[in-house]
Amino acid sequence: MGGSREPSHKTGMNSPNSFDTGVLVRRLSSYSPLSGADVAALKRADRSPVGYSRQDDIIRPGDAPPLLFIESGWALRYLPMTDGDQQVVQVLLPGDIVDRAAFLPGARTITAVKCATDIRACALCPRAMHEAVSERPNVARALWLGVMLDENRLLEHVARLGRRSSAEALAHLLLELRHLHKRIGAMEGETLTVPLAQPDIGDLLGITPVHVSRTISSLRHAGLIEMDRPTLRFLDVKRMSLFCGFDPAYLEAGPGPA
Amino acid sequence: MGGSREPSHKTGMNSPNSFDTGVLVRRLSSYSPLSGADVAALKRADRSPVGYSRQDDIIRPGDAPPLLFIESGWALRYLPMTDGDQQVVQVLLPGDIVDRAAFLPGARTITAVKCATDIRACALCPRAMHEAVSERPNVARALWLGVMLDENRLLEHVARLGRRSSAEALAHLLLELRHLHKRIGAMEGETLTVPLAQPDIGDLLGITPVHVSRTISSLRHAGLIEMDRPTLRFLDVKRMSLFCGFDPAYLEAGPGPA
DNA sequence: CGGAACATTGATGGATATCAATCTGAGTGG
DNA sequence: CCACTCAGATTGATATCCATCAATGTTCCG
Repeated sequence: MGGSREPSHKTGMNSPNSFDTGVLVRRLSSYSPLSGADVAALKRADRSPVGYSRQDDIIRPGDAPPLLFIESGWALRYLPMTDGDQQVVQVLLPGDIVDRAAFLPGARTITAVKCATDIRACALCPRAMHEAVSERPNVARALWLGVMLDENRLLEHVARLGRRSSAEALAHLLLELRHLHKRIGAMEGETLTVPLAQPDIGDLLGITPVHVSRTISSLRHAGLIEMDRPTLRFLDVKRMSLFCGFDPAYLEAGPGPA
Repeated sequence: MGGSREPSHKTGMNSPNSFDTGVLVRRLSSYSPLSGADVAALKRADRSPVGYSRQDDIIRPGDAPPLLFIESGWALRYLPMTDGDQQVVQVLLPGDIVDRAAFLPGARTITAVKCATDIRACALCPRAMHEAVSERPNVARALWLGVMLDENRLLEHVARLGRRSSAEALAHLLLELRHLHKRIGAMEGETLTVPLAQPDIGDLLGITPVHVSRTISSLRHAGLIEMDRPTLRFLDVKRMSLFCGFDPAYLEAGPGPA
């Protein structure tokens, strides 16, 4: 039954706190500019980092989830189905909050989160976060913008599943990942490291692993990508975007043009 | 294309404000108990109600959406696709906020919202709402719980589209609507009024209108429902829930058992 | 070295799309 | 009030996409 639920090592994370909060602060200030006092308030919420191993479940349905954000690695948030299948609803990347239900004391989550890679996560003190939110409008605004952007990604995911062929859906998903990494300088040219296995991608797109293989193959033959796990290379972003109707507007933080 | 964007009549809504806020207050206090002062703070945000006609678009992608909630009628929140198709992402019922991007000054929405029936909507003063949120913890908590419950519905919608057959997806959707109405006493026994046309349901489930007809037909023949627009009757809720794996936990507000 | 998860490819079946025809009911203009 | 039109609903025939079953190869890890 899936991986262990225990963190693999609670110690051994010897990077200083100033670096631990770095990922979250960088993310939030990309949403809304933060002052020194805003950053200080966030640092006050910082707790010790925790490590998880690939395949570990960080949370499960029914849990009162801990207030955690991803510091390094990829995780998948999913709904376990009654027949044993899984539907992935969100790819969690560094800077993402694992489950925002943690902001609500006593709330339970309906999702599970499993690690696609080894993960470093960082806990936040709920009390200190609530203080930061109520006393620091910039922090509140940035967190709320994060909520809206995550909702946008979820809405586009619905559209992928409902209204796109498997090839279009895969192309759209990969372009989303490309856009997110491009913006934080996490790509080398058009090359991106995607640690997901084909069964993971199947759980994301609602198709079988066998068909994932065929779908990747069709994008390859169309000259759109090269993919040799874990390396993904985009060969023709413009044509690929046109092919699947990808428009990055839903990933943009700021208010649009007046 | 599509309906007018203008409210059909800005006047003629002659019910008193005390009733207008009623729907929202009732919804929020079902999430978290509200004191008299909480309710008063909400009433201070209340503005004049607005009417829309069936097929009108309330908002469109790119808009800075107004802060509105539905007072009566059903609306559909959807993403317009490049090929002209639509993917409905949310059914908006009385008490639902049309688009929470409105809480973020200057933010743009990526969705459109169209009226499935004639609609009475009610505007809220953003300034007064921000006051209520920052000064009234109960209000903030209730609004945040609403965000989480809407996210849960969206997550289950993803699972419907990704991991269920059309018959299972339809059964699951109808049971969700049943549960939401049952709880507010908006059903007569097992009979529910669903004003959606079959093409609307197709846009919800990501299938063609033709196949919606066949799918309804199969649920009918299975003895699960009677459906004669706009009347829907549930004949065997237990078997139907089992059939599609419906578990209402994701619609429950409160924290689970300790 | 052995095993397990992953990846690829082929053959076949089932679910849904597409195309087409008919029927109904509601709104509209004469 | 009636004829007309149009959106919606239903049913049939055919095509396409993806699932399923099966076999094989590969990589990684113990």
